Amino acid sequence: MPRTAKKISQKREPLKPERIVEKALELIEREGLAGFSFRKLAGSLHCEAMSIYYHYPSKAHLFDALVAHCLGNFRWLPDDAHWRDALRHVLVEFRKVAHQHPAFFQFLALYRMNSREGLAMLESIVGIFLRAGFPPEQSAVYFRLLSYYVTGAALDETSGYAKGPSAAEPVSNDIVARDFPNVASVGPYFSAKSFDQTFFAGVDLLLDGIEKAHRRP
Amino acid sequence: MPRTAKKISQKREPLKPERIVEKALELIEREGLAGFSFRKLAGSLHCEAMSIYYHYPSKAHLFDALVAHCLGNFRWLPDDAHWRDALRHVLVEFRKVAHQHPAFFQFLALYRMNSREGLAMLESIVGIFLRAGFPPEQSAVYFRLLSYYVTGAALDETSGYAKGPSAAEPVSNDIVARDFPNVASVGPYFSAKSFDQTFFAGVDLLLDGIEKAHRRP
DNA sequence: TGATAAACCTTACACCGTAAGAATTCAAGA
DNA sequence: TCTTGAATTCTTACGGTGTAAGGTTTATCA
Repeated sequence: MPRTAKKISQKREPLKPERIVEKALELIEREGLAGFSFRKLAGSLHCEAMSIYYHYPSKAHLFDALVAHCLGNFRWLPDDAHWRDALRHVLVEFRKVAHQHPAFFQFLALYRMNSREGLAMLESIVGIFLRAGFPPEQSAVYFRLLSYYVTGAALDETSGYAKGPSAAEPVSNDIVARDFPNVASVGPYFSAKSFDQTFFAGVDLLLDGIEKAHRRP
Repeated sequence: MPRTAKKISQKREPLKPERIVEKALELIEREGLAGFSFRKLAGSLHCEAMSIYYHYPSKAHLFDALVAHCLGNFRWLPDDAHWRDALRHVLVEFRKVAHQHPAFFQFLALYRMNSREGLAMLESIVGIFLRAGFPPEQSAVYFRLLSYYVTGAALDETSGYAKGPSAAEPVSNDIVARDFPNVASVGPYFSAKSFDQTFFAGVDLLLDGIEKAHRRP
């Protein structure tokens, strides 16, 4: 009895890197970042876990590719756009990535942007400041400060009160209403319906301040 | 031959919850959030992993306690302080937690504040807005927008370009200097020496804007 | 056709959180 | 002091993880 042909060689579809990345992002969004594993990914690719290692030699390498994929679809305003428009546009695009991949964004937010794709993005954004005439130090300060804001915002909108790691024994709404009246009174404005209003209120506060500083340095 | 007395009953020190929490935070800061495990924690407590489960029935429960411990040391300005001072103070305190527990802050930043301790903190901060006369909707908006900023800032300062999950094959400084001139030119201002300047620049931009809106609503 | 390279799989290992239940230690009453 | 029950700690085991090492299949080209 030959020990081969356990399956009748049903012409497996090839395991292309791009397909792995797409399925990985799907899996992460379906099962959460912690629910991801090479074995489950292999399952959804109809292959074995170790086969993935031929294309990505470690989980870190695969996740680099996921980051690159997410950042790759970025759309940029032309270089001659007004710096304020360009910055606002970048903030919106970055936030959009978070909402397209809310679960994966928990990784992206902690990720050091020291891969080629990450650095390419930093390079473009810093360029907006430099072209606008901000000196390097101001460019650095304002770049970072906007990054802080958009990262925190995207993180909270995607993982915060709604979907992050929860308390083991969450406090019920009834108890919130009774013991935390302030929270209860603002609670309605914490829902997704208020996300846009809140997000852009902060963006405009920051850009207003930066613009004022830019006019009289 | 009795099978007991494998160790001569060397009077083990009791396993108090507070000691577990302290050692857990120590371990996380030493080994990183991903490097934490019940077995290692048990090692540093000189007990077995399962003994911890008597005091904390799951990893989630233990981590709730870590969150409570970190938020518990918060110092608040008195209720009659000016709202702007009170808010600024809270932002500084929260950021301080991040710098005291940089590795654990990666968890805290994603944590849904729906435990008692988390809600107690929200309650106090929202109270600052309400007492200052902000209507609930504005309180919610400005509270969230400041939260975004301070979370993003603390996260970047503790886990960002310096210490977060790195690319599998980071781009070297030489290549940054050659291929990413904008990043290279602002790079010096990305170091920890600039953290304070950047952080407070953003804080003041936001508080200035909020104060202006508060004066003419 | 046969050789070589590319792609994929099998097995195994050390680690993880934790369920189940046994063993130990401790506190209080007899 | 001895006993007993409760409080606390430990042992063992299970199914999961990433991945090292090496074998097997498939594709490519002379």
